[in-house]
Parts: sequence; C-alpha cells; structure tokens
Amino acid sequence: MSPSPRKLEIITVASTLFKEKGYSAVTMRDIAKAMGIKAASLYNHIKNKEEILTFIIISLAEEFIEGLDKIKDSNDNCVEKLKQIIALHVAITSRNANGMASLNNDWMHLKDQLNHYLTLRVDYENSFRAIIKEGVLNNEIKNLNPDIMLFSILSTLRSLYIWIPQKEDMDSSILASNLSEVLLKGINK
Amino acid sequence: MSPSPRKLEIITVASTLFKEKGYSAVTMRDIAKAMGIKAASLYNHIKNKEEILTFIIISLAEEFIEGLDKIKDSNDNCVEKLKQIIALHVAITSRNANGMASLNNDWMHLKDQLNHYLTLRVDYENSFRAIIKEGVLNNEIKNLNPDIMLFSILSTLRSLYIWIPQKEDMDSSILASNLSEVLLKGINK
DNA sequence: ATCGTAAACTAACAGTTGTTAGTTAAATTT
DNA sequence: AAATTTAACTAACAACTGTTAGTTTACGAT
Repeated sequence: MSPSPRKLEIITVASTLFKEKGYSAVTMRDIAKAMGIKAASLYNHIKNKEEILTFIIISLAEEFIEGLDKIKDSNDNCVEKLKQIIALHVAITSRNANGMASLNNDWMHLKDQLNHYLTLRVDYENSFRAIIKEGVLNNEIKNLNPDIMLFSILSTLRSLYIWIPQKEDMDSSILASNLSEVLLKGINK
Repeated sequence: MSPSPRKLEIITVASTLFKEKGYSAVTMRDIAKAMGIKAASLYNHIKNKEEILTFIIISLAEEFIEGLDKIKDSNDNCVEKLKQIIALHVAITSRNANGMASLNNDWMHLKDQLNHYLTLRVDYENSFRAIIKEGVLNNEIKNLNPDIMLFSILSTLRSLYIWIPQKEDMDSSILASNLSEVLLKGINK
C-alpha cells in the first residue's frame, strides 16, 4: 500500500528537520511540534521513528537504481550516459533535496533495512564505475584511475542537496548541462 | 595553552565515534567506554561535550584558513593556486579524516563558536571563488559559472574524508596530482 | 613519611527520549 | 440514528542523556 497523505506529510516535515540537524538530533516531539500536534499522535500514522528514516532513504535509493538501470540499457555512448546520470541526480535532488540529506548523512542509523541500502549503494557505484571503465576502453574517457574519476563526479552529485535549494532560480536542465561541462571537460582552458 | 595529551586522546577517540554515527548519536558514555574509563572521568580533562566538537571543528577550520592565506599571497598563476588548494585538502584530510567528518556534518551543533565557524567558512569560500574568478579574467580558466565551478571542486574536496581512509595505500602527492588532473582538465578525451 | 595533584571512581540529579495505553471528539459509513 | 473509523488527546513508562558532587587511588615532589 502507498502511504496515506498524512503519513507523507509527516515524512516531508521530518525530512526538513533531519536536513537541518540530522536524524539523531530530531525528536518525535520536534516533528510533532512542527506539525502542530502531539508526539503521541504521530503513532496513528507511523510505526516508529525508524520507519520515517527508512522510507525517506529506501525510496530515494530505489529511484536512483531504477534511473540508472534505464541509462545502462540505452544505446548511447558512455559520455552520453554520464550526462544522463548527472541529469538524474539533478532531477531527483531538485524534487527532494531534504530527503537527499538523510540519504547522504543518516543511512547508518537504518536498522532493518541497512543491509538492503548498502547493497543498493554498492550496486549503484559498480554500475557507475562500469560505465566509466567502458568509456576508457572506448577511448571516450581519459585513461586515469577510474576510482578517482568516479569519486570525484559522485562527490559533487551527492552534494547537490546542499546547493540546489540555494539556487532555486537556476533551471534544472541548465544546471545539469553546466555541471556536465565542468565535470566532464574540466575548468582549465 | 595547548591541550594535554589525555585531552587530545579524548578528542581523537571522540572524532572516530563522531565520524561513525554523528555527534548527536554519540554519548559521553560511548566515548568513555571506548577509552576504558567512566563518563564522569572525562570531565577531569574537558569542560563538556560541546568543547570536544568545538576543538575538532575550529582547529581544522583555522588550518584551512591559514593554508589558503599562504596560497593566496603567492605569485603563482591561478591554476597553480588551485592545485595547491587541492593539495591542502588532501594533506589536512590525510592527517585527520575523522575530524573532517565533524567539520562537514556536525558544524550545526556548535553553540558559542557557531558564528565564528560560519565566518571562517564564508571567508574561505570567498577567497576560493576569487581565485577562480581571477583565472577566468586571466583566460586561464573557462568562462563558465564560477559558483558551479567552485561548488563542483569543493564538493569533491569536502568528501575526501570518506575516500582517503579507504585508499590508504595511495600516496598523498599522487592522489593530489591525479585529483588535480580530473578536477581541472576533466575526464572527457 | 607527608603532601599535593592528577585522574580515576561511585552515586546521583534533573531533563529528555521513544513509545504505549487508554480516552475523546469529529467525521464517515451503514 | 447507530455504529465504525480516524486522528487527535492526556498521562505515563522505563531507559538514557549530560553533568555534578564527593570520594578514592596512585605517584612524584618536598
């Protein structure tokens, strides 16, 4: 079943607070107060605090996996695929920057689903790295350490949740193409 | 006065725990247990929990400011300065990756020194951006959005604390030069 | 030997935490 | 109109939090 509107409201409010102070520093009373109700009332809609975090993180992680699967299977060349990955990160982060903060910073507080999350993350990074390595073989991409190239691009994409809300005026597609230019071709003339 | 050896030990142990679970999720009893003593004994050496976090963050932030000041005042060209900034981040992060986790993720839990930290951060970013902008005017650096170039490079450098401990075998100077190659000249052939 | 100090200890505190139980009031369905 | 459901409430809990007070122990200096 998909979550009720009220449950989604709790998740949205919680995401905002989690981004500001981190999961551990946000109490159920904080979340309730931000919604204008009492902490105990939250439990009419959610099982416990952990469920909120789990929903935020796992649904985002699955969005990334699904997005990457489509990109992998396309017939585009590797550089084109990398541009699509960059656009995927910009799109998901634009829709849910607060959730991305939890994905990046609070995944270690997952319990039941921690292993599931870690599996998704390893899979994602492996697929990403495979595209880079194929690009190197293709002569599309420079023959540098693939781990460093992956780390560098992925670090920037993972930080988008900090940056995008500060630059709301900037159009997503413009941001994605500017970012592709910088990440793929560098800044040195 | 510089901190006693025992105080530095507490700070080191705390840094490790803060990196794993974040400042808020680590209790004084956790820190004490990791040192083989009781929580109350910590207070023979430190004022309170906040002081630990403050020391970790402020001393790192000041290291960065000092490092950048030296780079700013040199006669090197802008691209050379950017390479030195990259080397600065690699060097500081190699020496204290755990502390860098707190700097990146737990600065919002500072109290007394929060404004001081924020000032240092803004100053740092402004100096960094000024170097990029000068490079654009010089024709050393491409005429792209300077904020995007700054964000992209800085995001990668800020994430080094995750990456460096996983790749201990890699020499710092090799990492710095490989990273410069990727960040400045891109990965696209 | 005695003193002073450093650094550990036990015990306790007041406040906060996530969560449960039981209740109430309004809205919806029968 | 009656019955059910939804979603709020109050009150309370046991566990945990950072921190303080007072005490003990070991050790180098006098």
